[in-house]
Amino acid sequence: MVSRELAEKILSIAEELGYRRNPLASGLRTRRSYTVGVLIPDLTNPVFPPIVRGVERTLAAQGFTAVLADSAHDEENALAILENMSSRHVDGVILATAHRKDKLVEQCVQQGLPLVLVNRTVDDHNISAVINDDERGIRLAMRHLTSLGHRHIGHIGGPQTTSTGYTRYRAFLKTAREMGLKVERELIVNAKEYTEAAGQNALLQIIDSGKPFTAVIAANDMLALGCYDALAERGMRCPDDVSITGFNDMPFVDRFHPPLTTVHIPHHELGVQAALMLLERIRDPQAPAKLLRLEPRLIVRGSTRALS
Amino acid sequence: MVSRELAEKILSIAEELGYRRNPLASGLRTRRSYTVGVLIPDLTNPVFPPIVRGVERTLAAQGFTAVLADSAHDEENALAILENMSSRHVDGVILATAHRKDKLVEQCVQQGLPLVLVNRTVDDHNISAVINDDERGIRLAMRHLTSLGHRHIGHIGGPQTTSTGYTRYRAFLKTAREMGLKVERELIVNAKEYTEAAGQNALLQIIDSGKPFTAVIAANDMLALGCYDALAERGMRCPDDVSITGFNDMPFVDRFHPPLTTVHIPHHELGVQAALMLLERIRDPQAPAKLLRLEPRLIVRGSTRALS
DNA sequence: ATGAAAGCGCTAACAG
DNA sequence: CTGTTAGCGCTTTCAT
Repeated sequence: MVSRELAEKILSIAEELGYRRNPLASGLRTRRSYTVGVLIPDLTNPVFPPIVRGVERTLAAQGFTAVLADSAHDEENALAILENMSSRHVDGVILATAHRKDKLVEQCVQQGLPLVLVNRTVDDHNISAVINDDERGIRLAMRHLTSLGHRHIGHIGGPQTTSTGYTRYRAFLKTAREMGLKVERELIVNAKEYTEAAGQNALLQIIDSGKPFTAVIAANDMLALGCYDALAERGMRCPDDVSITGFNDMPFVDRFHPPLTTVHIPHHELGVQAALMLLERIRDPQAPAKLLRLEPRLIVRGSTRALS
Repeated sequence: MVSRELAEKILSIAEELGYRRNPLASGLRTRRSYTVGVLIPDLTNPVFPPIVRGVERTLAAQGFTAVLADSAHDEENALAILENMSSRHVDGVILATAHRKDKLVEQCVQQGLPLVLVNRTVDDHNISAVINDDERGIRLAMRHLTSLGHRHIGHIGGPQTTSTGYTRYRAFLKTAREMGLKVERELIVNAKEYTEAAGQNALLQIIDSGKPFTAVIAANDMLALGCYDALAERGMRCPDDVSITGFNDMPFVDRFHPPLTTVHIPHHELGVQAALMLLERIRDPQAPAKLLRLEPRLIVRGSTRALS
């Protein structure tokens, strides 16, 4: 045969002459599209863009192309999108939409479609996922607040149907006990959605219970923002009257009033690692599922203060 | 032949039986992939997610799939991405990366690839685009400030290599003249990038020129944010000492301190219309280029105040 | 009007 | 080891 050198030369000359191989045709033959589906519940939520960016850039670096879709939080939508992606023979899928029990995930395993979850995971441990270490995050927030002297700490939990909401809630309970705090049920309310309004309602409910508290750990930044609103509505002040912590470290939370103390999640890295893991999975679909938990860190800003 | 009714029945039964047509194969034959490339300079910039979402959702509604890529503001990157997209036979491309003179755009027209620009456009009027009416936006801001009694108004312009930066700058000049304001050169500085730091430097330069002013129109929200920083650095206050307006109405600017008065751009609609326009263009590639300018509106918040 | 056949561009399997 | 051929799943064209 010809030398590698010559082969390369021929290929490059061919390309200079304007030849480009047709990935559709080659995919038709090889059943490989070098394409990956990325499904997001809401691109407008600022945690997802850095994830998508991480995914897309590392995919591109390996010659893969990202097909993006936004399910708008709608499962019907998501199912249709997944169907479409699989009919287009994506080589694998990255889902950021997971609920603890998830039809989409079932669908994928049933079809044998390589799959990696990002940001959230499912209860089923047999699915590969790249997530944040939420227990660690809650512990960081808790330790920060207790070191500031807070003893009566509330929790605005996220939707318990998501791994993040559930894990953070469980971690709150566990950590509180470990630290010898009395867990006060009136100070814990789980929001139905990760929205500002839901956070506001939840904290209002806690305030109106009459049970005294000096700090609140919110399961995410949007909920924390709602807490700001609730405090304002009841004439209370943050951090003077109550300290608040968030989770995610979305863009601009440092410009809030007060700047939000929150748990930073390495979203971009989440995306990078998810893409890498999926590529691995595509190459070896039989390999056992992996769970990668990235380390969060606490960003202390103005919404928390020592008890005077 | 058979009736339409029967035909549909057969098709639906076939699908129930598990048949799905293979778009790769059909695309190979028809040279249509029902796929559209979407190129974004930086997904992390909050103006783009709603655009992408609008694009993706309306594309999906018409059976098209969005291939997303993030060029990270790098033209080399962008060229490679475009090359990859065209080798994958996307039916068209939506570019949000345009500069007034743009290699990518040239590349597309040269290849005869249907193309629609979104958010920004190029100087060449023969390219279809969906953008904001920037002149209108500046006029709204200007009128607001003058109605508040401001006469000495500065401008932090955006990069003049982008249509947004250039158009807003020209509109500032034009509107100022129309309203009988003296255009004071010391009060106009064009930033090199749409970043907070660039905005800060620009306003610092204006402040340090010594020329008195009571209001500033920034060419976008990030620049406006930089203005906040510059004022703080010089011990001045917004809106007490100087009023500031932004452009874009990014998420959370209402939570800034003070909440930012800004020109709202219908980003989601920009995306929807761009997708629609591209679909049209794909169906009729010979049709003349269209320019669609969507109406902005002014959102008055706390960063502007009447001159006392 | 219906059905058979050719071919999109590529790669895998097959002779030479 | 090299060169040829068949066929991936579809659409379109051409006979019937």
